[in-house]
Amino acid sequence: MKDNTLLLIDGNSLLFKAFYALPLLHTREGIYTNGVYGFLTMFNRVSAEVQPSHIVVAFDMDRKTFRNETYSEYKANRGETPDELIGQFQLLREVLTTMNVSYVEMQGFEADDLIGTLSRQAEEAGMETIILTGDGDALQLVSEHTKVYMSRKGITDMHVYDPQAVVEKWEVPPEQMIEIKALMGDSSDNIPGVPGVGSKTAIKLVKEYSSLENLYDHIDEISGKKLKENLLTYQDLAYLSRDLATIKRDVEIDASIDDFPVREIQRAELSVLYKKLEFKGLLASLEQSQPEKEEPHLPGMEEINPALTVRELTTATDVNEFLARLNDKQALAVHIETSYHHPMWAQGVKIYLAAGNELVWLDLQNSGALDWLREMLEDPQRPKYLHNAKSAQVFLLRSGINLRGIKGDSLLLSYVLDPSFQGETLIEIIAHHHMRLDTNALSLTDQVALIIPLYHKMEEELTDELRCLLYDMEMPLSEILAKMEFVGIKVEKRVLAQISEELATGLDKDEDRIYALAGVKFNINSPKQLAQVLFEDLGLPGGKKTKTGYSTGQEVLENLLDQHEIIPYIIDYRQLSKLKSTYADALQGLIHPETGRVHTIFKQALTATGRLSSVEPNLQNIPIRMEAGRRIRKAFAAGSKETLLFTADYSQIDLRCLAHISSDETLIDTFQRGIDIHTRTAAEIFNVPLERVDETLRRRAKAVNFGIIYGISDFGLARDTGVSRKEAGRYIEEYLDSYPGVKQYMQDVVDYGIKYGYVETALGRRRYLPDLRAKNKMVQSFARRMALNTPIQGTSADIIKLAMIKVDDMLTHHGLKSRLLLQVHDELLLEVPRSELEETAEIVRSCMESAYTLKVPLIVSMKVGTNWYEMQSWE
DNA sequence: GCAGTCACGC
DNA sequence: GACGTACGTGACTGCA
Repeated sequence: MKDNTLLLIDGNSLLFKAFYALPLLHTREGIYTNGVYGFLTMFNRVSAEVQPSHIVVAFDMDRKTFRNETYSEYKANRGETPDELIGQFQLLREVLTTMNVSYVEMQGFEADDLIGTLSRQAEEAGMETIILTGDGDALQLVSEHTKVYMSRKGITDMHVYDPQAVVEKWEVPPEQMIEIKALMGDSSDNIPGVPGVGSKTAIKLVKEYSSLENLYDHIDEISGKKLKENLLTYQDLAYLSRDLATIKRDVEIDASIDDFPVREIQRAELSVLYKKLEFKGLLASLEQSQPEKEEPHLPGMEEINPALTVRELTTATDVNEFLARLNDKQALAVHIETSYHHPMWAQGVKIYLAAGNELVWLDLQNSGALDWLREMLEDPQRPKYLHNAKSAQVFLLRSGINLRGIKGDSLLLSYVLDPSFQGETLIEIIAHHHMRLDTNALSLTDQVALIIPLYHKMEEELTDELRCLLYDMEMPLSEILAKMEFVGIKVEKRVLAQISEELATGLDKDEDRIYALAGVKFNINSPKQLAQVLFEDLGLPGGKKTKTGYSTGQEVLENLLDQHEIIPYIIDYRQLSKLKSTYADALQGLIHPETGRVHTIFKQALTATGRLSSVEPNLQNIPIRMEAGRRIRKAFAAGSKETLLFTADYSQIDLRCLAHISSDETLIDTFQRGIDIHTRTAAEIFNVPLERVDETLRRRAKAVNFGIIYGISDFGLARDTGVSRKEAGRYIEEYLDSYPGVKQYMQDVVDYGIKYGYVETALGRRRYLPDLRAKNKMVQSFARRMALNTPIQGTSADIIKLAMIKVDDMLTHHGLKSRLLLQVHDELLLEVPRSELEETAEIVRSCMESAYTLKVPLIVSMKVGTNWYEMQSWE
């Protein structure tokens, strides 16, 4: 702690800020907490950073605003200050009392005036002062010894303003902030200002004239007629505004800084309060912050399961003896510890088995260990519970062991309960389901012993629908994905190396031209350096964007195409560079030496919508649109001369799902009659006959359809189509008028989401969207788009998952060697012996088209080829 | 290590 | 008047 630093907090503005920045949260008991939570987060962060010796929080909840209303009256008159916020003032006082932080409720003058007066006292006493606030008023107090911490957006982006920072941001010294405030008529606070004067104009005027007095002395110099008129008409208001906005620094107060030393927090009481308010994170950091004190006791494993024994099995006899003692149907938790997260590349470390009070493990360095367990692992009658069974399954397949009898997977269970939960490790899931354990003290063996109890605990939360989703979809799929990962796909290193060389040649040429045209050598891969060259050295007009400086993204570059001949080379360089590093080069390193194939991991418990994702490598984003990139696909080949690659993709599956979910008659009619959906949409929204729809109209309509599916806004649509935002908004309106079923769906799904807190797919997969109830408009509208999009994307994800299960099942039952290799959202890729081509194609088509019955037909188109580049249509 | 930027897929 | 806008993965830079 520093011995002379004063932390002054504007309680009102900070609570307001937090309240509006965070989604409206309440505890199970119905206590609203988001404002208090945000306040404390900011408070803790700043006080940890500045380590003050004195703290004061100032409130003025019942002060009169300039409109001569108290907040309560203001609320009653305008309804703008919600009850949920008002209640949190009292709550915050309670928290501060428990924290032993002094707060002062102002009577007769404003909280700002206390802050002003105390900061003056502090300056005179030679103390450093830190003001923490949610609005900009206090910036006028910034000086050599006084800094302001202000949250700019949300509660995480805290900025420090010292005199220099104020000048950088506002272009005037701190003491002139007040003149800007006096002039600004359009700001949302309680200070009136001059109507028609926005922040830019105000700053410009103050930069030029410094003060109101000087401005009005030179009022004739103002060129804008309307501006001058307003300034003159509202001259009195400007001066009044300045008085109102000026923080008084000499009010009479009964207290002095010495009355507010930092005192010891009442930890026990605060901890109780945090628990009641469900502040888990704050509670954790409170408990962490006092290591020397006795830790609040969380039970470890020894108390949960005191009878648990842990031992190593070192011989086949040990193993047999252990297994023999189990009941016939006794479930086992199984966990394989590996040296690396990728099951195809990892070495085994240990395998753990837990049953009842016994936990045993075997050292996998011992090459015989897995053989001793083979029979048990492959026994479908022996129920097994795992966390991420797929990973264990792939690992075991490398030893020729086919893991069977998987009864439960805690990772998948957790995912169907709540796909938004971002946690893949067992320990994260245990902690998330707060089993009231000291998760820091859980060893890996403890975790394995917890798999079955955890599983049963989570299982209680399943609804019937989610249970089906887990046991009839995700778990069977997991086994199929395991096979797909294990099989991998053949990638020809030679082809990639060849492409890489060609790309390198192209890059060299581009590089030479770029350096020559720029006149300097620089790192073209560095957006920062590139921006320097383009917008400063070459003086090209810089489109703005990005936090760190000029944007050099593709869109910006394309707009500069006719401005300088260097641009096309940079665009080309970017493209080639991406292809070379991400695909041609990186992919080579992922070819497995033992198989000559790449083995992706399909993440089955990651996306919010139910889609899969693919990593190491990501095989769901191999280039296809641009020819240069598409050539990468030449390296993906069938595994042998006797086999071919075969793809089958759903046509417009997302829009078909939309037709189904919304029951929109026009949409259903379009698909039932097999009309091109984008053309039909164009005809509908542009009001032309089908045969008059040209390419441009169709392309725009396609973007609209795309936008509907992805739930983008008019802004996003405008960006994608190149029309104005207003125009894009009109397209959306026209669309909704043309497809009233869709419009109805949109209302219904959002209402449903608000009512129940989640939305769901046709198969009952849920996504929780608490932000639908957020007060913050932007947060809320984001959640609305999720609500619209998730049932559509999620249903199509569900359908292709069902199709994969059917396809795999049918291939097995027909004794075919054809096998699934990849899934790319709406496409399946298989490796097929030439001799099985016709049979497989028929199976794949029928399985996919009948995977799930919608109100519209599902259509699949198929292709075949020797590699993923040269694919011919099949039938 | 981490955030920011950019670019690839559906 | 600005905000900052589907779902993902990954390479790279530049800063700590």
